Amino acid sequence: MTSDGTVGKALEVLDQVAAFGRPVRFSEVLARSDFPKPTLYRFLQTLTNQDMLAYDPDRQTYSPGIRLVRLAHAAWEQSTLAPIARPHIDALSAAVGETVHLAQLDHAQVLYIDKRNANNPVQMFSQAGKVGPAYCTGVGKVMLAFSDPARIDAVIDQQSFHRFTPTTLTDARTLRDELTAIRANGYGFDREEHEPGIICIAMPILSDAGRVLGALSVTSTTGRTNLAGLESYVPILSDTAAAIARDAQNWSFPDHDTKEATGR
Amino acid sequence: MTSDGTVGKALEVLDQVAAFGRPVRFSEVLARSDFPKPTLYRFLQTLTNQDMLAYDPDRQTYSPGIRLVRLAHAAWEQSTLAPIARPHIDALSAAVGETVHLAQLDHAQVLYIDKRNANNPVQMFSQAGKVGPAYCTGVGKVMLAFSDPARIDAVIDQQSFHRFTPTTLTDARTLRDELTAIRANGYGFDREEHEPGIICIAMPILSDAGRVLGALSVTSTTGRTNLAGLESYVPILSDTAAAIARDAQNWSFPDHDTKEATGR
DNA sequence: AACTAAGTTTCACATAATGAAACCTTGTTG
DNA sequence: CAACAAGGTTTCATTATGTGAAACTTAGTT
Repeated sequence: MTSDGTVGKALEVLDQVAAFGRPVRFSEVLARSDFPKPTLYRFLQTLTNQDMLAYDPDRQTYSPGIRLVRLAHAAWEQSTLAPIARPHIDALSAAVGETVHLAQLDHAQVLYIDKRNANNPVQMFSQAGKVGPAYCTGVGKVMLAFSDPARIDAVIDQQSFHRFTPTTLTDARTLRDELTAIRANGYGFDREEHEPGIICIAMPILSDAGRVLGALSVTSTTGRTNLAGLESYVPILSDTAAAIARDAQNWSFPDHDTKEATGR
Repeated sequence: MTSDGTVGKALEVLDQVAAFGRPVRFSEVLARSDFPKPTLYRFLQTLTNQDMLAYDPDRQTYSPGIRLVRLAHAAWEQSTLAPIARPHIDALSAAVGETVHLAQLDHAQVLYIDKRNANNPVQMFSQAGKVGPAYCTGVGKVMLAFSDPARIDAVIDQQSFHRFTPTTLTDARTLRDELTAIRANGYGFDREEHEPGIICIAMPILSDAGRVLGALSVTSTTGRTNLAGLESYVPILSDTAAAIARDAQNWSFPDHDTKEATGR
């Protein structure tokens, strides 16, 4: 499980480079890696050849490569809720005039899939692709709350419970209590748990079978509204989530009746 | 070069799956693949284990996986012009009130890196991560025009010259003439060459050394303006391109102040 | 029940990955 | 400017891994 052969190891290296969040030198990766020098060196070479990494010869640094951007576009269109949810999110965003997020759970983290700013629409990877902690975001807690117990345990196990603000939930117990409350309620809040002044209301997107497909949230600031204000969005949020879930289940790719006029 | 060992082969499979543009069954991939059945099978398993592919057990289909979205975010922030160009593009978009694109050349294709929609948005094919043809887009031709001769030859060699509209350039000769004209001019147009009714003006982003870093474009419709109208944007486009190039060359990552996990 | 196509597993064999050691190359120091 | 590091690259015998023909197991016909 730790390793899917050579390919798994290479991808581990790729992740390690990406994890730095900035271009890195060979020796820096080496210091954090379990691989011996020549092995790591060969992986970096291979990944660079393959455009999975980009190498800057001047600075002698590696960073995640452009091929990933191409591949991710395909992933985003085929393996996420984003394309299905798009019209619904547009409508929601227009209706509430606040920032809207669409997220999915990826292992123990929240992965933001799409976003609408009230003002400037559609900025894809600028937000989408970003990951955040599950335990202190509205979407994270809501998705967790409706996951099956085994999953909840696994995810909670991996949380670091870093205190971002005074209201951050900082241990498993309080988080579990919060999850129970969310389950009872049907939706959840972020009470400035991640960033001071930032609050949100989050709604799970559930399949008919009750499986968590993702989550929606409407974010605002304490200067503009409060939790009670956000709560007034519950009906539209719940309708939107239901609509997305319905579409997701009826959706199958344009099998043969392809229009695809928009070329490549 | 064809193959970087096992890792290269696995990534080839990943590309093949992504190329379908929709979830695919094992046998479909097999039909297009040179790999023998069990080999391909194992690659798909490995990639799925690694979340580079997602497997839908109901439909028995593979599609590009969610891990790619995470990785691409890192790539987008570190290996593209997008983060540097962002404020400049915001300003440009606000100033001209039309759709603005930022693109880079990826092999023989145009890769859209970022985009700003106009206030009155035109529905179009482009998005960050999406690829387009180099020979019939403003950004593509402009980037090509300022590339070195060897590169131009290589890229032209790989173009398919599909006729999208009546004005599409459909052979290497006319394209080369157009590139010469663009080089003389300093910028280029898309004269409804890709989509009817869609025109644009494109400006290369060049380093001091004259290397092509990317390209910018302002897109509109024949209903709203014409080429002469777009040409009035030349000064602001050229200033913006210069500003981006300058920032790109002075850019170095926040070296030591690591404040990880501030994710949104 | 008999057939078929798609998907999965096995296993002897060949290839490709491995990493200790040696080797460059560039920048630093006495 | 010789001697030294430190970071980066190459070599090569050893071993682990990947390979794919064939056999097998479903699931879906007719």
